[in-house]
Amino acid sequence: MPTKEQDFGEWYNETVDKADLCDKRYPIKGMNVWTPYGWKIMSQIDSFLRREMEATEHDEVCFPLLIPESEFKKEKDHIKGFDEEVYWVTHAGLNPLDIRLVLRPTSETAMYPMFSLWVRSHQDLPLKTFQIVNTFRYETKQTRAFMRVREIHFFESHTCHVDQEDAEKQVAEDVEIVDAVCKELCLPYSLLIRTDWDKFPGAYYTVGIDTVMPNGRTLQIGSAHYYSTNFSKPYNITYETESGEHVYAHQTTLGMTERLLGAVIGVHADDTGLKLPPAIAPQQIVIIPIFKKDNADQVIGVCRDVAKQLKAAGIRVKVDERNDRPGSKFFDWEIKGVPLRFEIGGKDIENGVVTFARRDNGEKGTIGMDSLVEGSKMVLDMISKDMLEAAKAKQQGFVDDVPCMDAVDSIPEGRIVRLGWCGCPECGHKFEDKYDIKILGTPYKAENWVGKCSVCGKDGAKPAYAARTL
RNA sequence: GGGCCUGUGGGCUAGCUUGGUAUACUUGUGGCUUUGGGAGCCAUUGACUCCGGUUCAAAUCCGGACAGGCCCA
Repeated sequence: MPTKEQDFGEWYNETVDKADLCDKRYPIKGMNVWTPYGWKIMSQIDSFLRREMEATEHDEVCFPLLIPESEFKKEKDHIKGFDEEVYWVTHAGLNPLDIRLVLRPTSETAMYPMFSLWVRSHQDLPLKTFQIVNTFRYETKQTRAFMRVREIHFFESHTCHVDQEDAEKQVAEDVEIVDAVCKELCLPYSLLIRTDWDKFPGAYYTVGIDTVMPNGRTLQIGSAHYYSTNFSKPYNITYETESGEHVYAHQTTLGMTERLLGAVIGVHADDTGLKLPPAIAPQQIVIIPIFKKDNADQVIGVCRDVAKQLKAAGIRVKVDERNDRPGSKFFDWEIKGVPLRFEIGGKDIENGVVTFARRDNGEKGTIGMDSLVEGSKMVLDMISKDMLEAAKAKQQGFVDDVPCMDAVDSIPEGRIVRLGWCGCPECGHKFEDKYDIKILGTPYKAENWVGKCSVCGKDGAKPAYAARTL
């Protein structure tokens, strides 16, 4: 098997395969089958999204998969961005449809005709909704499990507001939501306002959420958008103000996908297999009984008892009672990324402890039987914190500064650069073309850095980040 | 959009040039045995992508379809 350092692509595929997260044998490219293990992890991630949505008073909805062509084409930038990659439903049985239907690539054009009916008064605002559904995009590039697929497990929140100020507050709230979710996944990320030529089709501006893969390429794991009235105008989403005027609503969206899982694999896993953050691991602790012929019943009994106590405390735990040797079980669960392993054998029972081994850093130790629950929770918390810190430290090492473009001939593969950018498209394109790299954007949260534009040399430039993307 | 390559048990693979009985490993199943880092032994299930052509005979040669991979715009 190729290592993480040598060949990221191969390594990633093998890791996904060995951990049994999805079955790629389904006969449509880019449409994989979620296996029970993969789906459990994804559902756990979804549960954090739902938790955050509830905390911020978004309501869950579920819109139809099919969108009539007439609605789909109402916003012209949006359609321009997507019409190369939508799936069409053109027939019903043997008869061609009068109005063709698209499989949603995202749900703006499904939801907004309804929002136009739902939003009537300023009292209806803000309208805050979300859904977790599958969307479809005909990817032409090489597909990759969880990262570039044609049927996407998709979270999208859609909101309507009275004005720009309230809508931008929503974007700020979205950023907090992203932060809470990424914390559970132990994922470092950056928030960058995308360039005008790279923003979401139809958006006023887009905040891209990126994380860094071990090969130094960035992966977008989500995006928040302020739409202004770009959609409310063509879809006629208006409300009546207190003074009786009818004005267009300002809208936002936040989108995240199964790429969150792809990012977890890419960022945390190693050459032995997956490393799951405790928050999303289907089993947080796996207990391996280690016994001899004469004490098998006793050891298994203790294991089950330990599991019972942990379960009662809300920890997801499993006793591996398979008729197999311990070493073989260790390998199995390491591939699957279980964050914490307990070994319980005759020696441990004698000493009144369980032996543990951490998946993230391999550390071993013991927890006293008398402090089993507290001890286990403490170790799981430590794993979570350490995984985030380790990932952060690693990602910071990828960034270089490019103070002046004339002094730098090329940007090596696997590096991310910070440049000064006056903000004009000419300089941006010039930079992208020279280095064959993409400007990811300028920081959403202002950085204390003002200087010269790395391209034209003008003063007052802001920092921008550029990278090659996965 | 243009080009190149590949389809053999669940997985990986030999065989294809030169047509004739399909190979190894792994996995699965049953049994014996075993358990502090991938144990061993015995038995056993399981495949030539599809359609057509050439031929006495096709996994092998030819054509097409479908599926997948790679490269270039």
